[in-house]
Amino acid sequence: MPSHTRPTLASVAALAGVSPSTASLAFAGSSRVTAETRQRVFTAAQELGYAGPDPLAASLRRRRTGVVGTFVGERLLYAFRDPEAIQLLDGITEVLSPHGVGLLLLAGDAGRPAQEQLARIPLDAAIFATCGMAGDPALALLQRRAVPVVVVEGPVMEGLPLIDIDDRRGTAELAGHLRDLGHRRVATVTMPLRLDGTRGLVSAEREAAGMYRVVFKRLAGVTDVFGKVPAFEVASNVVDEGARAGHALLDVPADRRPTAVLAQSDLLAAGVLRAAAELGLRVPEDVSVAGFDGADLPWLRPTVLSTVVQPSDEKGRTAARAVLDLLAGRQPTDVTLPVWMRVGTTTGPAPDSVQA
Amino acid sequence: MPSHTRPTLASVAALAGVSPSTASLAFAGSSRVTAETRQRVFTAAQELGYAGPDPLAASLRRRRTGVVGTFVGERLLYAFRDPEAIQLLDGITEVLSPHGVGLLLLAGDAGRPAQEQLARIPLDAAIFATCGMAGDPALALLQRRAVPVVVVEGPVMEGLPLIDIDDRRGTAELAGHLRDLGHRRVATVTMPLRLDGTRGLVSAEREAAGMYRVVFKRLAGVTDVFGKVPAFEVASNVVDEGARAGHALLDVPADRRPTAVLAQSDLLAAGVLRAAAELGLRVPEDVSVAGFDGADLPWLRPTVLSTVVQPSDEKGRTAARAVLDLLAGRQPTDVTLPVWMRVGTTTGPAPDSVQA
DNA sequence: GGCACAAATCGAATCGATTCGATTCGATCC
DNA sequence: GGATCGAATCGAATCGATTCGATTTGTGCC
Repeated sequence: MPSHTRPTLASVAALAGVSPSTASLAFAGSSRVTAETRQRVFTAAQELGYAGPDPLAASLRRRRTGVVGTFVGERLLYAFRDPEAIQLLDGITEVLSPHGVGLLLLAGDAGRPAQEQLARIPLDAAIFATCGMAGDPALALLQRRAVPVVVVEGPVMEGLPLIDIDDRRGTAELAGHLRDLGHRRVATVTMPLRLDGTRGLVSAEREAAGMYRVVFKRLAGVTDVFGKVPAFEVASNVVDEGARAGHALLDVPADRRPTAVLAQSDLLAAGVLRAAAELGLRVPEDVSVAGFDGADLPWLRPTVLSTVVQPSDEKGRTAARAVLDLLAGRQPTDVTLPVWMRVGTTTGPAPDSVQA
Repeated sequence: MPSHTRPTLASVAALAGVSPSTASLAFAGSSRVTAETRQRVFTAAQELGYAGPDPLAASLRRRRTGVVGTFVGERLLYAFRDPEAIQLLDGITEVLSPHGVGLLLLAGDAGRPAQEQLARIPLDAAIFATCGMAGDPALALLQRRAVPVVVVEGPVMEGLPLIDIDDRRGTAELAGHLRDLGHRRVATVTMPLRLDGTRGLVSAEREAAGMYRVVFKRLAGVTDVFGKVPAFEVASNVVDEGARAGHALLDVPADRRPTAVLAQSDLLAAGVLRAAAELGLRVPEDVSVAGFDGADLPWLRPTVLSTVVQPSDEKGRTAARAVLDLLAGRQPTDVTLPVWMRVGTTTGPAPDSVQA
């Protein structure tokens, strides 16, 4: 009868009549141990109800847990709602899973509890995805901890590998497309510059206080083509917020209404589309709408959003590979992935130019 | 100058001139240590570049990692696409986060790598959500490892707390609603009975080989009202699969076409709606469509899906509370949460009965 | 001034494995 | 028959903390 205390490797070894080291080798599947011995160990384990080496103790000894923390923006709920983020996560798991690495989801930019939690949870490495704001305390903590970190579209940090995309060029290309269609009065909808729940037109000082590089890059792409244009910041990257922005921008007299709205994400663009529909505006006849991301939004069909397509899954895979590199002691290089414009059914000639 | 090896609590304690035990207390924020002493320890830590106790070592000692594994069905990607699953996850995090517990996502029903991974990753507890099939090897492994497990809508297992919903009654209620509307020829679209990529009409033997209790419960709800009806099984719970099922069921001569389709999830129902649209069928004039879940699908607007609403977030919170109970040594009780019917715009009188 | 008591600190055991270098034991070779 | 070699196994150190009971120090009281 097995004793009442949980069995340990040592007790199993004792029962099998071998040393703990041999038992350990047996469980590790080392070829340096006889098949017969291995069997004896397994039998003993069975008898004692021992399910294999304790993961914690093993992790401590070999200094590796098999867990990679992934920080996704804002609340987890929002990240889950964002097809782009999901594809990214999927790309990450795709590469990490075969290596037996689990994905620990952490809400980025979170408050105290998350900080504490971060300090207590064993992590081999971390991926800062999208959410990383400049000077994020979580990031600082990880660095002090000497946890390898990979940044995805986050702040540029000395010594941290950065997986980036060419947002600016892509946005500029899309903006150029709109300019070629005759659009002159355009507006843009930006993702949050800070996570303080603010929404509204972006003032110069608000912009100066922004914390997220992605937002700036995509803004710059528009500016490259149109110069400064009205930018409406939303409180978070979800459809409803896009709709609010859409109403704010489009529910004005026609002569002051933008003929094209460039949203910084497809979710926001979808919201703008909804707002347009609610206001009785036809797309693209009355207003053109464009997004960013190009993740598949099946529910938009048959509408095809004009957007900048980014390889989100490849971004995830690249980030995951960078993590594996770090864990293997190799220093990964920074990567900037290409993006490309997809012209859909939501952009068309500017109404003005048609009349002209 | 700090030595080249990573600083440890012991080295910090030595520099501060206290014992390791005191230093430990200091970092734990114990009131049993003088503010002055604590400060001295922190200063020493700073000097050595020590970021706080090693999470792994600490976890080993106190036998707790602060990580709860959550198994979500099939591939992570699909789970991410399912608003219901997402709300569930959100509910879980909502309760767990304040307790400093991180959520480790694991793909349920996965192959070998996931098994290995599971055996190596330190976990305090696990939540088996939706995906749990009867006799899942992952579940068996967790039980052998004596990891506390909470099952959500999974198999009924001796000794494992079960968080369930009243699918059967809810589905029956919805089916009754359709019967009251005069529908006599109905069909149902089921989620996968096994994860082997099969799709098509469910045969008796296929049904007998099914592994997921949820599917049976919802089938039973339909049977309660209509008796056996044609059931089309999809390969996975996504919109596209629902559309395929919709085509298979609806693309037939009108006199053999079901006047109502009950899908086992809103995602599948959305697919059926798309199929109906593609086939030029009006909803609900030509065919009524109903779903299950009631998570908000903003993109369906202005259509409102007739469905059974389940409290997914509350389900998640309940599961998370059960986990906390288990971790605190309390034995949680099984819970069955109520569901309720929501009549939307996708169900209406049966075409036959209108003519009659 | 001596005693009791509380507060602060310390020592040592413990959590449960992994791993490296050393040791044993046959078998092979000359 | 003894030296050599390789395979299998073993011992002991180590990973880095936490925690409990014991010890020291300081304070209040009679």
